[in-house]
Amino acid sequence: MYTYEFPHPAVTTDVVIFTLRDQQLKLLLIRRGSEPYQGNWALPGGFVQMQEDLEEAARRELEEETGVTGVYLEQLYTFGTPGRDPRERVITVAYYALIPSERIQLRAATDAEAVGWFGLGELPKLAFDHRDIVAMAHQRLVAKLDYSTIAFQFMPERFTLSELQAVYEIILREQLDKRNFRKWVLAMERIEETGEERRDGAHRPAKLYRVRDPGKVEIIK
Amino acid sequence: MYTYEFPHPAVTTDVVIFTLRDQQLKLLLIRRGSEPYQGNWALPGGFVQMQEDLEEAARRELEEETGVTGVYLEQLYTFGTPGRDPRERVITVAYYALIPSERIQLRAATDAEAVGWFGLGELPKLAFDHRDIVAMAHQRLVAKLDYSTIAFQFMPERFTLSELQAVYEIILREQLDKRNFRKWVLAMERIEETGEERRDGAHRPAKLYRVRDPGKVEIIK
DNA sequence: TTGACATAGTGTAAATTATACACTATTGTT
DNA sequence: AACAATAGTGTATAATTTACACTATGTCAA
Repeated sequence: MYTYEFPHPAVTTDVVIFTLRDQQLKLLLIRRGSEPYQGNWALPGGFVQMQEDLEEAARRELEEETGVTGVYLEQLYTFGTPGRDPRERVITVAYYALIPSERIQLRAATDAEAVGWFGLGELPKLAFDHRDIVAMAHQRLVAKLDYSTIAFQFMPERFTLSELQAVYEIILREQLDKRNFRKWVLAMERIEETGEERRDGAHRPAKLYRVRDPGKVEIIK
Repeated sequence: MYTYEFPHPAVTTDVVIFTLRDQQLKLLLIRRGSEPYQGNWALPGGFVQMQEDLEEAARRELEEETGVTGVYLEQLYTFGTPGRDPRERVITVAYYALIPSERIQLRAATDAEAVGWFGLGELPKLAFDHRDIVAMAHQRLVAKLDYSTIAFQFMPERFTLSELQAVYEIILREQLDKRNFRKWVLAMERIEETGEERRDGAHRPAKLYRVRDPGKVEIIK
């Protein structure tokens, strides 16, 4: 038991985990095995340990649920309205993570809870205020596409320009002009040719590119 | 005494309070009256009460220290590295506030602690990791100047375009072209003429403007 | 009353950036 | 050899941003 002179809230981190799969932006949810909201889907997350940093806690939760490490993770917002958890006052520092499509499903979920990827348009009822957290994360992601290199975090080590364009198109939900997109993305000088090409089908092979400074997300212009 | 099955961190809100004074961007600090960091300057802030929302806590602290209410307040970031407070694990949800120059010093500080306004270039040693918090708030403010109407939050009810330009120049630390600035700021259609003018000195009087939707900060373009 | 001074207010041309738009290149398959 | 499929490329126009200097209108003092 731990005692304090003044009441203390519980602090958790929740992580909105985005990936691109089946030409859709998807996020990872887990089904809750216990009350409250038992049986509901929720964002992976949990209590911050006393000796760990907030981002560290988010990364730990992320790894426990997906086995994925070393991905892009950014603090989103802190949610702390009283009553958002019926048990006790819980303040949640929300993060969002971007996972390259290749790297999902490296490990089955540890906790034997059900885990699933859901398209943003087909989300189930979510526990707590997780719908709000998801909405904010999605909004942030879309906004950052415009003025940062965040989209590169979805890309595998080597990729074609068409694949990169598809990432933007899926997230922005709009078609982009191929020539203008290429001009724009190359002008920022954050990706470079590998010298290799990929041939896959009865058509001209595509040049492969790599991100100059993977891991780093920069503000552009 | 309050007891929990698992250890809980303490949660505080700290507020970076910006204003413009003497042609400088200044922020409000209080001198700590007790350990740790006794005698050091620090951001105003304090523990979140169990029944209040996070922003509510920040507003309460803000009012207790400055008497100012109803100003623009935005969540900045949550700082929670273990050891940032030597007493116990403290997680701080940092906010920043913008106060129109007119409205400062409405009330003396309640707590008999010393209170002072400091220019960003002349900050004293700060307690805890408050220097980092200030740096991030400043960076955010400068960035938001470009793509939001946040600067209007510094303006009094009626102001001249020259005064508005001065606000941008002070925060950005660069001179702006008068004609281009006016074109730009009027084109966003968020301020309007009041029809009045202000005469102050041996020169042509200036038209007075007001913000169309005060309180609201919008993303522009 | 008039001239000096101080700040307010205004427009245009050039450069840069963003947009619209369609055909050629290269490969595998039949 | 023709076809199908995706990769790759340039130019003209529009929109936006930047650079830049003079006129307007008031107060004050001689």
